Amino acid sequence: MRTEEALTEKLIKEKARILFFQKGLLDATTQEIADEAGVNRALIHYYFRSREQMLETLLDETLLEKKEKVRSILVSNLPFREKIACYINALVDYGLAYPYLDNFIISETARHPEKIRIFCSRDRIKSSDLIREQLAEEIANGKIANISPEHFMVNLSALCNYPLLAKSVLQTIHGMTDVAYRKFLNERKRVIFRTIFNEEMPQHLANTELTKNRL
Amino acid sequence: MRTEEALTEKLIKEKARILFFQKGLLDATTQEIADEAGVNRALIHYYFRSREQMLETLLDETLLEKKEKVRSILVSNLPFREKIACYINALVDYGLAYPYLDNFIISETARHPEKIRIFCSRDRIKSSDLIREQLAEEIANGKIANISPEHFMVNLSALCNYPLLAKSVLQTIHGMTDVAYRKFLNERKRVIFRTIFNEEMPQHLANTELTKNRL
DNA sequence: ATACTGTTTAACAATTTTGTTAAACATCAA
DNA sequence: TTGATGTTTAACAAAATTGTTAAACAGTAT
Repeated sequence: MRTEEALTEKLIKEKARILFFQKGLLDATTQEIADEAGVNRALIHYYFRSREQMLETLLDETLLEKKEKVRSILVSNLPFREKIACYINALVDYGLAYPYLDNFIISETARHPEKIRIFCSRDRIKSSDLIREQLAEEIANGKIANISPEHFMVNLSALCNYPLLAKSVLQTIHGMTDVAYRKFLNERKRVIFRTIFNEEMPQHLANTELTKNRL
Repeated sequence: MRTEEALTEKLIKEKARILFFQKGLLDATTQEIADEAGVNRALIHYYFRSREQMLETLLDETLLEKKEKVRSILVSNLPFREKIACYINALVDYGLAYPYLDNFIISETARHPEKIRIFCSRDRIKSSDLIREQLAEEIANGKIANISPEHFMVNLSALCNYPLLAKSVLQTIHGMTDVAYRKFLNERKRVIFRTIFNEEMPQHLANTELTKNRL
């Protein structure tokens, strides 16, 4: 049945995503994935041929989704600071959903350097190029200290992504519950803006839902 | 022979470190480790009983080494900005030697949450507590925008560690050779200081070797 | 030389994990 | 009902990986 087929396939992908990118079990076995989805392990091979291919599909789809989300913000014609605020919100929010996605890619590319091209192939334009002019303008106007677009974007990614990657460690060191950690990450959105611009994030941008509507 | 014993054991640990923490092959097999060291695989069991126990030893030793390096800077009585400059230099330099150490811990703790305690057990004092007073003073004097010690330290770790973790991806996106990437990371030391303090890193602190001598 | 110690090796056993296959099952159309 | 199609399952085979063991080896002291 067509609808059922789509359902099972989707179910497997969804549960695999949770294991890989949410729980960080980057070497989850086909059995574990099948268990999580409550289906027979052979179905993974039925739908995806091999564990390898399932992973490729999964990464491709997930990355595309994230990149589109993020890219649309950078190419928008919002004023620079609003744009960056949106970017921070999107990155942190996406990271809250799939904290281990970046970690997964880092591990995969270390193991299989030849696959880096696959992950990066879709990005014909470097994200640092998308903010080059606006950043230059900001610097020229003395609104921000001199910095290259590359370092600026690395700073931004680092500040947003690292606390998500290091979740378990940070949570333990500071003795935070899951709720407290989520709160900490939401605080961070404003902290990051302040760190980058040395200035308070405008109140009307501080709420994710609102910023979404601005696009 | 006593000296030989020490040699082989050390050799295995050294090569395992390279595989795990330098090359990022976080699921390297005992065979791969043995090959890298040019010894028989059974020796790993002879010296460490199991792969598991070797890993534990390795992590314990490596982390202790790094933490001591880093801790000594934070407890020193250097002026705040010099202290942070040293900290940045140390973190980036250590990361250049073992770029995947953090990534490894992140993956391990995701897989075995019960082990987090082990990794964190030695830290009786949170690093954020070590800079609390100095940071408060800095803020009181209006030398830096208001920020909690926790967020300050997370910012610092993020800015230093993330580019090391994401090495392969960043290198590919920006088409950098290994040499270029190393240069980029050294530039970053000053970029990070500027991002944190919104002010140039003093020239005399910019060189790692010099900062080492100041302790 | 010989016996003793600790080190290293090859061969083996046990386990885990992936991938395959044939049969059972369900749904739908003729 | 029967047959065709696609889905799901259990059972099996193959490969990879860890851990064990007995024997070979090297050096040292007696």
